[in-house]
Amino acid sequence: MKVASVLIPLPVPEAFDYEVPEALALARGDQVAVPLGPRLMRGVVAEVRETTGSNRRLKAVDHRLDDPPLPERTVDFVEWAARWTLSAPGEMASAALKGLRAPRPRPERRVRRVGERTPVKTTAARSAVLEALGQRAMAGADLARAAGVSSGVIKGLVDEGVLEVVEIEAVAAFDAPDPDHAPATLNADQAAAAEAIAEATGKGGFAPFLLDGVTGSGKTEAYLEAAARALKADPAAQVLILLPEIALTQALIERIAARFGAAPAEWHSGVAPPRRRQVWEAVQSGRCNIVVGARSALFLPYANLRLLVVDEEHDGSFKQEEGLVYHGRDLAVARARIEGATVVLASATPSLETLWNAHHGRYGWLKLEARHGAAVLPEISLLDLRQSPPDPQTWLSQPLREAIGETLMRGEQTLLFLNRRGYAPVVLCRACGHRLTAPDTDSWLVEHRYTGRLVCHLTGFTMPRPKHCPSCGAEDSLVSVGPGVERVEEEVRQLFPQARTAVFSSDTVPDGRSARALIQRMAEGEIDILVATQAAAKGHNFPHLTLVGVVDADLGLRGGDLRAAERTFQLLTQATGRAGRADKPGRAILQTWTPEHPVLMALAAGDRDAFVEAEMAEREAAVLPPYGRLAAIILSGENAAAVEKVARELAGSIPNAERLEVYGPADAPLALVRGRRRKRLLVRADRDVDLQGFLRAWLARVKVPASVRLNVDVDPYSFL
DNA sequence: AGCACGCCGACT
DNA sequence: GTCGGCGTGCTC
Repeated sequence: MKVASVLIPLPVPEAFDYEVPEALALARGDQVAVPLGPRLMRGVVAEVRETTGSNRRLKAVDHRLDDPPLPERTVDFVEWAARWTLSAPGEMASAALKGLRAPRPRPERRVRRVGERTPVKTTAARSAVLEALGQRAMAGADLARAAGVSSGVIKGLVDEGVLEVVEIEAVAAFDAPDPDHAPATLNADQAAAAEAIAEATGKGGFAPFLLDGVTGSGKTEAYLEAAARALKADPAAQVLILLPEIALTQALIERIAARFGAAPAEWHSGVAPPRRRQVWEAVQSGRCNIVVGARSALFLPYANLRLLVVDEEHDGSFKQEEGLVYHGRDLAVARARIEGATVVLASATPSLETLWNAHHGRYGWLKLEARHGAAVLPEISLLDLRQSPPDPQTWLSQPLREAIGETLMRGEQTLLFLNRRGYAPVVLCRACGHRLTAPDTDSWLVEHRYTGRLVCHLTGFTMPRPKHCPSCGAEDSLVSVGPGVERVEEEVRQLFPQARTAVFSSDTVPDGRSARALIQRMAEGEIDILVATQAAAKGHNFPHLTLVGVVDADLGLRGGDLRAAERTFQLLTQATGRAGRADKPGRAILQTWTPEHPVLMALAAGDRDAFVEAEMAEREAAVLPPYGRLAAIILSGENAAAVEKVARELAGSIPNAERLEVYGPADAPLALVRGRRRKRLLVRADRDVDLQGFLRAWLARVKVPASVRLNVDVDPYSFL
C-alpha cells in the first residue's frame, strides 16, 4: 500500500498521512484534496512511500487537484523554513500557494464576424459596425466606440447571428527579457562585481555574495548586468529581486524594463489576486524570468531559480513579524542554498550578520568603491545641542536654522529628518502627570494635528483630543510633549513663511501613488523644505537637495535595544546620503545631545569601518548576534493569570544545555496590547548550539492552553 | 483554522 | 425543563 504525507494549511506540527488509491500516481509536490474531519482540504504531497499496512486506519487521498505541482526544490525550501522558524510545515506550504487563492482573470470577450453572414435589415449604424470590425475580433465596447454607435447595435447583430462572441483566454504575456536590449556602461568595480556574480551563476551551485557599495555606487546596474549575463547563458534561468518595501518596486520595474526591453513580474500584497495567479503559474512553468517583489516572493514555485538579489539587505522590513515569523534575507540565502543558486545581498550599510559572514569568507565580498556618475558624499557635522540649545518648545537650533535659511536663499532644497510620525509623540496632563495611552495597550497616544486626533501607532486606535484629563479630570491640562514631523513643519512655517514645505510620512502619503506624486514634486523643485520620516530616507534621489538636517540624531540610540546603534547608523547614513551632487556639494547636520557617542562620531567621520569594528567588539564581548544567536518566546493572552502560569511552567522546565542561557520570563516591552498581557523569554546561545533543537525539546515539555498564544521568534530583529 | 463536544444562564 | 454561550480538543 502507498501512503502519502500531506502538508495541510493548519497549525499542526507535522504532515498528515493518507492512503494513496491504487489508480492515483502521486509525487512530492503534487497538490491534492484530502479529507480532514468532515471537509476536504487542499494539501501538498511531501512524501510518497510504500508500506506494508499501518497500525492506524488511514483515510485516502480524495483526488489530485488540477493546479500545477510545487517543484521539489520549493517543497524542500518550505520544509526547511518550517523547521528553521519552528512553524507548522503546512502553514509554510500554504505561503507557497498564496497565488492560487484567486481564479484566473476572466477571459476577454470579443465579437467577430460569423462567416459572410449579413444582417437581414441593413442600417447605417450596422454598416458602420461591420465596416469598423472587418475580419478582426474586437471587444464590444471598443467596437461600439470605433463605429460611433451604441452597444445595443452590436448586441442586435450578435442576437441575429451576424456577429458572435468569442472568449479569449487572457494568457499572461511575460515577454522574455533581452539581455542585450540596453546594456549599461559599467565602471571597473561594477564590471568586476557583475563578472564575479555571473561566473558563479554560470558555474551553478550555492554562491552567496555581499555587494557592498555606498549610495550612488551603482549596485543596481551591477546586479542587473549579472542577471543579464545569467539570462544570456541560460534563457530559461529565473532571477528574483527582493526589495524591502513595495514603494520601491515601481522604480526598479521601470529600470528593468528599460534595461531588458521587457517588464518583470511584480509580486507583493498590492498585486491584484487574479494577476497573482498568472504570475504564480508563469513562475511555476518557467515562462517568467524576472520577478521583483517583497519578501513573500521567496515562496513562489520557481522552476529554475538561478539568481536571487536582496536589495537593501540590512533593512528591517525584511523581517516578517506577524503570522509566519521569518527574516526574508535569511530565508533568501537558505533558498539559494537549496536551489543551488547565487544570492547577492546588496547594501551601502550591510547588517552586522552579513558583514560577519563576509569577513569570515562565507560570502564573497564585492566592493564598489568608485562613485558612479557625479554623486559625492555630503559633509556631515555634529551639532552639539548643549552648546546651542533650541528655544523652549522648538526643535531646530540656531545653526541649523541658519543653514536652512542659506539653502533657501540659494534656491536649493532641505530635508529635515525626524523618524517620528504625527505632531507630538506624547500627550500628558500638567496637573497629575498622567500620560495618555490607548485603552488596553501600553503605548503612548501620539497627537496628530492634521487629523486632530490622538492615535495609537501600535493598534491603530484613535480618539479626539479630550478636554479633560482622563485620569484626574482637570480641564485644559493636557500638553503635547516632544516633536513629530508635523510639529517640526509648523516650526519651519513660522521661521520661513515664504518657503514651500511638505511632510512626508506614512500619514501624509499613505499609498504608493501619493508617495510618487510627492517625490516627483520634490524632484522637480516644487518643495523647498521637506520634513520626513524614514519613509523618505530610502532610495530616492533629489537633485536640488543640498542640506539634510537630522532633528534628533539621538532618537534611535535610546532604548538600549540590541540593534539600536546599528539601525541608527544605517538610517542616518541613508538619510544624510540624500544630499548633494558633484556640482552642488551637500552637507548634513546632525543635532545631538551626545556628540561623543561612537555611532555619531563614526557617522560624522564617514567611517563605517570604525562603527562596525566598535559595534562588533561589543557584540562579541556579550556573545550576541552575529557571534551568538537569539530566540524570543512571546506568550500572550487576555487572561493574565493563565499567561503567567505558562510562563512559570516554561521557566521551570528548561532543558539542560551548554553555552545557552534563558532570560525571563519578564513583561514584554509592550506588556499590554489590545487587552492581551504579554510575557517574554529570551534564549541566547552560542553559534554552534542547535538552538531550534533546544526550543523544540523545551516547548514539547509544556502544554499551552488554547487561551494563551505562544509565538517563537528565531533570530528576532526587533525586541517589542 | 473549522467544527465538534461539553458544561452553565434566559426562554417557550 | 430546553437553546445556546464559547472554552477545550481533534483533525491522518
